[in-house]
Amino acid sequence: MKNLSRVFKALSNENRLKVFEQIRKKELCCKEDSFEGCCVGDVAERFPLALSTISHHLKELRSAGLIVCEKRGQWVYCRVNHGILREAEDFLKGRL
Amino acid sequence: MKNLSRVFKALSNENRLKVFEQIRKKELCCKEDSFEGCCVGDVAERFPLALSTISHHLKELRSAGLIVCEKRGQWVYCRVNHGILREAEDFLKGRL
DNA sequence: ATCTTAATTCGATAGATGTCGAAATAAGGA
DNA sequence: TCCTTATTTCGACATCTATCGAATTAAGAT
Repeated sequence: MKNLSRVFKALSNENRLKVFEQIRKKELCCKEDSFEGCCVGDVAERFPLALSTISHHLKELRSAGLIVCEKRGQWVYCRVNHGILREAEDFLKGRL
Repeated sequence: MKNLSRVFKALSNENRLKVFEQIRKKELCCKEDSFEGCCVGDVAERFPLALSTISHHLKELRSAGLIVCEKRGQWVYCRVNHGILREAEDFLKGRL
């Protein structure tokens, strides 16, 4: 229950929700070419928010388990963790 | 997107999530006998929280659209709004 | 070694949130 | 009318959150 509320909290801020959607959208549209993730700068490009704020939102998404990040060179790539999405979905369906 | 983040925000507090679950559980187990809802006192019984706090959480759930409330006599009965649950579920599935 | 680029961390701050107990409102019963 | 019960609203307060810009860390490139 606590974990679930953490997931929902991570999605409870409008900007953070958009950040998450951005990562998911990119992942979806680049599925074919062995997508290795979306780097922080790419995510930040569309938002009227300081980079440090985006970084903070990504940290929240990460610690809620909604995304997974991996450093490659000087970039950090983020991907969606679909498992946890399914768990949240199951909760909403009433299968707890 | 804003509405969605409101729904998630309403579920983002652990106690509020439990309150919601309580209403849903009761609704589920009383489905047969023309369930008219769960009154505020019933919800509050299980929680180590002041009644005023429960009332506040119910207000949040209501204004996010997660529950519907109706006054009958001196009691207020709450029921789950399943439509909005389905919307949130669709979002998690990626069908936006 | 120094410079640049990517990202995180830090410190500050305004504003939101969760919680309580007390007071107010509303409905019913004696 | 007065009392009781159910619920909401109010005022206060401590804590958490979103945001910024500046400083820091890390990796490459020159």
